[in-house]
Amino acid sequence: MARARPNGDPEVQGAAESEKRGSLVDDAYAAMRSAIRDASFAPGYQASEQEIALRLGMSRTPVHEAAIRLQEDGLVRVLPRKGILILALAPDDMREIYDVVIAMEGRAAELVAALPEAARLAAAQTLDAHTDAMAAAHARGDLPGWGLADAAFHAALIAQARNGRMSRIVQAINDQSHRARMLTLNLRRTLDASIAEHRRIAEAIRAGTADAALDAARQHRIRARNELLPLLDSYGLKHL
Amino acid sequence: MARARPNGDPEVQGAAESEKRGSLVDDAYAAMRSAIRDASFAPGYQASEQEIALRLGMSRTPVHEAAIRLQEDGLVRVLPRKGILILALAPDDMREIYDVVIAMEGRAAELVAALPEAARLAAAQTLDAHTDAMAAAHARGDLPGWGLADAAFHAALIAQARNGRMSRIVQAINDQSHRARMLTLNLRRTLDASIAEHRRIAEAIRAGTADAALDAARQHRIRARNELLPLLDSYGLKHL
DNA sequence: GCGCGCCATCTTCCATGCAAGCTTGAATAC
DNA sequence: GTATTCAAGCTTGCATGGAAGATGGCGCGC
Repeated sequence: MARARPNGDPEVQGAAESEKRGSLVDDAYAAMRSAIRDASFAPGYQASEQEIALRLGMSRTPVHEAAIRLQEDGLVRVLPRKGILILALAPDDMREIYDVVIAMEGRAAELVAALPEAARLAAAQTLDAHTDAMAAAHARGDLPGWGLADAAFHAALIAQARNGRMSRIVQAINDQSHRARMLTLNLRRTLDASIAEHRRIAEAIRAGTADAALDAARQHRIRARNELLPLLDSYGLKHL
Repeated sequence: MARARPNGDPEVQGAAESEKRGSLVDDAYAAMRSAIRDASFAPGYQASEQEIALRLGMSRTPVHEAAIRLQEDGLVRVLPRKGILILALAPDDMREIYDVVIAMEGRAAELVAALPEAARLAAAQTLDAHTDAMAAAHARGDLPGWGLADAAFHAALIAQARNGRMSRIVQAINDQSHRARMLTLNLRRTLDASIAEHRRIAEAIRAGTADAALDAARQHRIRARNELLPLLDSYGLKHL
């Protein structure tokens, strides 16, 4: 295998061939991250750096450094002298995650609603477009499409707040809960309520009423949390 | 230098000898982190990994891995083939940081106020104790002591919310803004207002009125932000 | 059969070597 | 004197080897 060229060796299959132009560490990070996101690396799985390195056609060093970053992101845990453990999410983790999201999106909505009128209107329009996409997906029974549009709405809300730190935090949190969201998408019953709440958030932003936007965004996530957490418990889902 | 023993070689001085029991990477991380916090590594300073490794009596590898973690924390930037750059904070960064803190502490206060009565009362008592310490420090003109007690109050507020992710996020944010806080401590004029607002937060928690606690915590940080940001601008502090 | 201890093996941790890229400064052409 | 080129020295990226620690199985004592 010696001397793996950056772009060579297409025979290495497995998890997520990423053809980024960056360093090998970035490649390893992206590959492992997406492998975890789509559950190619199942939670609870304990991988060895050697094995992953082999699979990605590089040496142990970049894999090790990528693992450090993933650990900082809360996706894995590197156990000294034991290997890389893919973290599972317990219901209590979902509670933590929701609280962070409630706080961040609430503030984000408030900030966006306090923008100058032109920016506000543009933001509201973008948000409404995503909500339209959700409604359309719902109408044709396209659950994955609904989930995608929903994610786009929330991503846009955060992005409009123009706060890099908030974006990074929410992104990390979303990475952690991605698998759980995919799983629970099928359990959700109140798609209509979500759409209505999205409209309310966009409307408050359009009107420039910051406190209404804050409240609407908060209540939206709080309701989702109150709907989801009991479901997880009742299904006895101990790890996601 | 060869074969640096973990605990040997006291002649390496400089930044923060940490006698943690962990790995060399942890040592390097802790040492660099505290060196950045107390400005032994000034912002804008560009260090080479080799040099830091020499100073800490270890090889480049653990320093490099610690640098990755610090970069993930937003404290440094590792420039490919150029070295480690200690990040400076612009006023805009302080705006971002305040928004995150406003969001997180608001939610934390709300959560603590929603705790069962016994836990609520204990939390309020802890918070009040810290506020007492602030008042005492203020009375004897002890500005650093005031800052310490203030930090303890806010740390306790977050800790009582029992959300590990929130704690980590706030901790990272505090690391970033630590230097700026030390600097601006002398500029602050409204110490009394802070103390009164702290009382109000604790009181809302004691009473179990979650929305009042949320609002009190938010307004406290919002006021501090509105007081500080113009100061930074007027002093022309471009980087902290 | 059952429990205990030891060893083989597998794992990461860290040091180091080599190569590649960026920067700087000197030397040369004009 | 000025501009341009190129080389030398610096830096990190990545691979690899040796060492130490953890784990599981195997054999031995009972």
